[in-house]
Amino acid sequence: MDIIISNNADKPIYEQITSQIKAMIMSEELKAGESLPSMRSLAKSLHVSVITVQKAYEDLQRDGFIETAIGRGSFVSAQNKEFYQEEQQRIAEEHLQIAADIGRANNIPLSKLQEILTLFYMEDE
Amino acid sequence: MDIIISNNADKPIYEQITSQIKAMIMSEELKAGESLPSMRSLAKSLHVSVITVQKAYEDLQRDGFIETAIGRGSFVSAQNKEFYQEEQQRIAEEHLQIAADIGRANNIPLSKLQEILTLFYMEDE
Amino acid sequence: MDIIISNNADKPIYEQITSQIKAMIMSEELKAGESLPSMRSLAKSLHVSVITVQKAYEDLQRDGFIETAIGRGSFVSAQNKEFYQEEQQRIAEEHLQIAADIGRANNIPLSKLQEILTLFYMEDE
Amino acid sequence: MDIIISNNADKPIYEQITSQIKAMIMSEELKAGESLPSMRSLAKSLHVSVITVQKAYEDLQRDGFIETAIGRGSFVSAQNKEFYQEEQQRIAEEHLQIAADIGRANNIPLSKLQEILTLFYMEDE
DNA sequence: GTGGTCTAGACCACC
DNA sequence: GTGGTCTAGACCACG
Repeated sequence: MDIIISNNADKPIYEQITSQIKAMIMSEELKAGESLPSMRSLAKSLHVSVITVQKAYEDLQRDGFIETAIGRGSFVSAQNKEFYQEEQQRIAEEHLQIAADIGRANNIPLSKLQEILTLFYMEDE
Repeated sequence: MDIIISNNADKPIYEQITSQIKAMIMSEELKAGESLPSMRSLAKSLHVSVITVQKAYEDLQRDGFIETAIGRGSFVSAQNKEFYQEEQQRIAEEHLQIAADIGRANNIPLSKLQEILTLFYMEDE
Repeated sequence: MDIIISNNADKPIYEQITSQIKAMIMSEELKAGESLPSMRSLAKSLHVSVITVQKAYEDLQRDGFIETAIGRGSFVSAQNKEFYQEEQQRIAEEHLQIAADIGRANNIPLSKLQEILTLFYMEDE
Repeated sequence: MDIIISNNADKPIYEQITSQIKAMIMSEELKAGESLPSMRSLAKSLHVSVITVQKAYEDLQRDGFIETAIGRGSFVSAQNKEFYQEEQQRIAEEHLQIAADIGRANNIPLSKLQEILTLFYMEDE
């Protein structure tokens, strides 16, 4: 389970966990039906409290990414990918909206914004 | 002082105040040398705690937008606009970066992002 | 032994086992004196832990549905059906109580509840 | 805040809190815009951990019953009552379904179920 | 072993 | 003062 935790990030730890697991599920690095590490083992390997992992798993379950069963562990759900991707697109649009607003308010030409966006999109990460 | 406070916003109240005052200064609705309302009167008119306004004024002073003199009130500084605009551009870039990352991770084509960005940029409001 | 286990059910596995065996006994699909499958073989065929079957058998024995003899296996008891049916009626009453409470609290008319109940009762399943 | 906590109930404490607050909101004992007790004060008065109350408030917020703001407290939302009542009716139907199934399986006549249901519905309390 | 609930503390950002 | 996050424990039901 390759999850990277940063204590300095602005995001809470449990959210760092959920977003990375969501990404693994969407990229099918984790496939439907596969089991996730137990809360305790993941907490240990991330050097994090069990409760923090529990909160992450709880959120993932509520959002339909995983299913958990007492005594048996947690498993990747058969996933409804469309919902997740629509949500992601909505989030991307929000950020574009903010960037556009700032740009307009500060006389940054649209062409410059487009250029920057293209640059970031092309980056190999 | 036309400042609008939203209790449901995700931004803290003091930040809603600073960003709106910054915008007024940049648009020269508030000109260099003009005095700002006293903390107490602004707090009263916004139905907000004095401490909250104090934090907002503190931040504005730290960023060089205003100067505060004990017993005399707060005044708009002679402003170097470049700094502000560079900061704004940096913020816009951050949002474009996030949008680009999400788009790439979810197979949203660059052209679609460009299209959405243009749409938002052209919007009135 | 036709027992169906669902991992997604809200009921624990051992309870799924007990309730289905109870039903078989009450319907005389399993008759008094007949032997039940051994814990190990049932666990194997259900793809379930032996401990889970053990707990199910324990509960059945406690409730007087079966008798377990060390080294010889488990057998259906001569059953007094009244007790079971009274228990079942008590459970049914609990559910009716909850439905009535919710209905009253939310202004669902009694006639509507009656109608729904009748509908479900008439269903061929 | 008249909330009754039972440590022997089968429901977890945080759920006892949420369900009672939901009921108060739906009955307009708590009206939209009113503030709820702070997590700490409620925890103290219920002799319960702060975290337990926090979990309750978190769930209420996620279900749209209340809004919470850091530093300001928690408030009753303008409520979409229809959704809640539909949900409650769905729950009532589930219980009627179970009662009907048990009744049919144990030869309890429909008329008897109807009678019990009516009795419970008429009860004061 | 697993997850679910709860406690008693702590530190942080915000008002 | 408020809520948000996190820790290090504990006990329970389930497998």
